[in-house]
This record gives sequence, structure tokens and C-alpha cells, in this order.
Amino acid sequence: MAPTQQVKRRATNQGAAVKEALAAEDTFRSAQDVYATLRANGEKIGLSTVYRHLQIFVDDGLADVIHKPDGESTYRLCGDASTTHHHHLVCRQCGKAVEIEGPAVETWADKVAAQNGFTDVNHTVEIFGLCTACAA
Amino acid sequence: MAPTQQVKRRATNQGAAVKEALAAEDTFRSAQDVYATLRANGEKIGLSTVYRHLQIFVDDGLADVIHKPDGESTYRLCGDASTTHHHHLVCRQCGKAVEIEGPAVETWADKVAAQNGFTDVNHTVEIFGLCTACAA
DNA sequence: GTCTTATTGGGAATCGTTCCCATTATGACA
DNA sequence: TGTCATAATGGGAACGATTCCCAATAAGAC
Repeated sequence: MAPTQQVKRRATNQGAAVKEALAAEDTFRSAQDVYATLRANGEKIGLSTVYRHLQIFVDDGLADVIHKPDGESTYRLCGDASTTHHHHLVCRQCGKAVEIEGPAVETWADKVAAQNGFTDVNHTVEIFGLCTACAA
Repeated sequence: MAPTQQVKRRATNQGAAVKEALAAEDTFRSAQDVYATLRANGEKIGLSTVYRHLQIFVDDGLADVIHKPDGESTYRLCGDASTTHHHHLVCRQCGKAVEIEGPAVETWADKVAAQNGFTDVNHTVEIFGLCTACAA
């Protein structure tokens, strides 16, 4: 894993469109979903391109990914540059997500890993539930 | 989600074989992996059947599932009946897993969810790293 | 403008998983 | 121990998400 290295990248309409589509919602959305939305809006873009940009956002640290239990990957733009480590509270119905932080969890995870001799540790913490709107 | 309801189930060689295969290792293994192992051992079993039993174990609370980042589902028998809620510290290389508990995390998750008005909450917490053997 | 080359997109290909359904075999009952 | 209803099996087709391939297109530097 090479250190974050910014590669020369061209600005294209498609790339901007994908970013806009993500920025328009504060929910985790699947590639298929984004693709469908863009097409519905009359955008001229291919599915491959959507996947490509989504992956680029993730690589550049602009977006977070969550793998839903059913295996589908969903994406969401996460705070700009700062890239603070955080987790999500996600509505399993509508996908709406709230960024949350849990310093205690971080230290706990590191401690447990160390106790068991594990190194090069990272972790995933996602909380799923029903948001107020969907619970109604 | 109906309350855990034991359905009448027949005992078959294949079902036992799948359980044995899982029991033989303390690592999370994919359906494909288990299937390959069984076939290699000369077992007469179909891929569908492996998936079927794996899912049954999960439904019955006998096994835990972890969805790897690449989307593949991996299974592991988890402590018998007791079904204590726990998480895993998993080696991303060999799949070896250690069951861990973090009461603090549970309460934290519930609290955060409640603060944001989320209900019917559950969460996933997995810690990935390299076990001592694989780090060498 | 011209030219290099990153980007695009559409369809084929992959891969894990689920579905379908005729065949097989478990377990209950006589 | 034999018979039967039906749960379980398995192999191949079907599926859905994602990746790959590559000729056509367009961004950006000079």
C-alpha cells in the first residue's frame, strides 16, 4: 500500500456528476442506485464509469463505503479533507447516515488487538437501526 | 423476525459434514472454501447444500457470519447454545478469529443510537489485523 | 489547432449466491 | 421390517453486483 499519492486526473463531466449525485444526499447509496439516478436525470454516463469514480473517491478518502449485509456496497461522501476517523449510524431502511465518533471504541479495539498479539489493526463499526422517519 | 422457532429437521450426512468442516477450524471460512474442502475429502455433497446448511447454522445461532470487504461471506461456528453476544478479532490473512467481548461498546452503541432517535438497533464490530503467525 | 493519452461506455466475462425441480433418502408409522 | 410422505439433495440454470476489455472520445498541454 503506497502512501497516498495524488495521480494526475482529468476533470470530466461524468466525474462531477457522480460526485454531485452523492453530495445531494446524506445517505449511503449503491453504485447501481447512483447510476439509475444519473440516467434518470438524463446524464450520459455508463455504469462502469460510475463504479470507477466511486472507487476513486474511496481511494482519495473522499467517500466511505459500507458493505451491506446482502453484499451490496454503498457509498457516501464523508467530510472533506480532514478525514477524521469516524463510524456511522445507518438507517437500514432508507440508508440515511449520521457520522459518529467513539474514542473509547478506538482505544478498546487497539487494546484488545494488542492483547492477542495482532498487529496492523483496523476495524469496522457500523450501527444499524431505523431512523425516526422510517420508524413511524 | 419471528421468535427463534425450531423447525423439524432431518439429520443427514451432508449436514453433519458441513458442521464438521467448520468445527475443524477456528477460522472464518467461505462457502466455496468449505465446499472445496469437503469435495477434496471425497464427500459427496453439492454446493447448494453447503450454502443451505451454512445458512441454517446462522439462523439457528450456531454460526457467525462476517462479510469480507470483497463481499464474500465467511462462516464460523460460535460457542454452542449460550449464544452470548460477541464480536471478533480476525486475521485478515489466514482468517483465524478470536471471540471478544466489549460491554462498553454495546452500551455506547445503544446510547448513540438513542441520542439520534434510531430504534430497533443492532451493530457490527469487527477488528481485523495480522495474527502473530501471519505477521512473522 | 494539434497531438498525446486519460477517460469513457457498452457489452462480455466473472464470481458468489440463489433458484428450480426431478431424484434420493430420512423418519414416522403400521 | 416394509411402506410412505416429504424433507433434503445436487447440478445446472438464473441472477445481480462488479470487473474487464478495448475501440471511440475528449481533456489539457504546447
